[in-house]
Amino acid sequence: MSRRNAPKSVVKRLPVYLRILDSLIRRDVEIISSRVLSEETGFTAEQIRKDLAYFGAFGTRGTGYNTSYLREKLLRIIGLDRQTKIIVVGFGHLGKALTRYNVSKNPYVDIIGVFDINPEELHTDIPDLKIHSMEMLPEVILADQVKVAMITVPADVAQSVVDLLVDNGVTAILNFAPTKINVPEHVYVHNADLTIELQSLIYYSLEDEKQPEPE
Amino acid sequence: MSRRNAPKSVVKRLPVYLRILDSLIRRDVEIISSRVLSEETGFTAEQIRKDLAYFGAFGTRGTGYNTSYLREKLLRIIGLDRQTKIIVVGFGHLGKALTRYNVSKNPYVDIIGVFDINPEELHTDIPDLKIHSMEMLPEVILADQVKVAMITVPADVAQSVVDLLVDNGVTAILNFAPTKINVPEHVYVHNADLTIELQSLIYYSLEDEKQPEPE
DNA sequence: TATAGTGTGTTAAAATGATAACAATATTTG
DNA sequence: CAAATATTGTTATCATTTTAACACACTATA
Repeated sequence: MSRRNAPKSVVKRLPVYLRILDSLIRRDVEIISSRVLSEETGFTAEQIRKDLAYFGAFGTRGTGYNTSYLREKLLRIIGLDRQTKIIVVGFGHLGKALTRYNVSKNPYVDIIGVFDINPEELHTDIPDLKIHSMEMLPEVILADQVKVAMITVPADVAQSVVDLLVDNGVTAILNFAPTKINVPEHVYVHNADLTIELQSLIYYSLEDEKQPEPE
Repeated sequence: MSRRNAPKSVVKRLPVYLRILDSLIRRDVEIISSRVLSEETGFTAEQIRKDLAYFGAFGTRGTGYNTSYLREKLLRIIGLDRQTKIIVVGFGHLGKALTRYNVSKNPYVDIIGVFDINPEELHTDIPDLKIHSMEMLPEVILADQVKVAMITVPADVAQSVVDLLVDNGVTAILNFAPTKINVPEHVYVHNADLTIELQSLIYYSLEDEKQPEPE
């Protein structure tokens, strides 16, 4: 089960498959075909089969996929077979919303702490959540061997926060700050810049051709 | 200046260029080369030139791009030359965070209203923001000819909300609900499922090869 | 006003990703 | 138990996207 050579586009679809499987298992569905999976996910059946083929052969020809078995395999492939420890840096409104959302809806991750420059001014109703000052960052990361971080800090401090994270062993960052950040080769950054998503969406809201310019 | 044939991947980079140009103009930089733009954005210079070429020729050979001129062109291409009217459906923590963020940081859009099933229980410190009940949706959309919506509602009601939006003329939807939604051909949906982003990130946090299974 | 230098725009090649076709294998049915 | 049906896994084809190459245009300078 090699993980190395799967395209990014494939990896981004795996959690979608996982979610559908979770839902099917809750409904006591035991066998599922790629065609039905296709209807549930919106991806084509061919694409689903090819995506899974990057990691192995998990189905039975003529029958389909066992939902529980495929789920187990996907969990292992994605790396969710053990709960992943995560930190959130920046506990403004977005950081708070993301934290709350994942604590309640994402059983595969464990947000072990959040960080902010002035933790004493903040409070939260999220149970068991610790709000740390930035000075505590290295200590907490090292203690729990945290590899994954979400950052929702202002653009002008994003790079310094990222440097701090990387220095202490973080290898994957979900960046909500509206700025490009530089990291070493071995660190993976995914930019989730919501302003940019919204702006590129506006492009598609304008139907058909623009008028040629008056010049 | 045709807009029809530009790939999605290109369209998603345009707002990044725009942001960098805004920043350059604030610093009184008047001319910029694709190479310097490359350093600022993280995309290659070749890619930037090719991206722009989908829409026209905006630079001067031997010199570079005039920042203000290119900004104007990009605004027009993306459709940000007039402020875009937007609504947000679902005013939970995520909806609130997104609304606040765009009101304060995204001058190109105008969030004209937010909707929630129980608006009377909600309150906000965002100035000039109206919280409507869901019943008001058609009226508000039609009155302001709204084409763009963000939805942050629970998964189980997402499809019905989307149907309502589409029926009233919305043509572009930024979907934060963790579910697939079906829309007619002419409507564009961008899924911004933050759980999925996070889970696919975890894949990359595990360095190198997984152990082969004991089997 | 020719020449060297710089940097765009366009065309060509390579890489990546998606779609389609089909052979292999299981299940069901008469 | 043979034939028909269903569905995977794999290989081949096609489309898209990125990278590279280079001709063309402008600027500065002597």
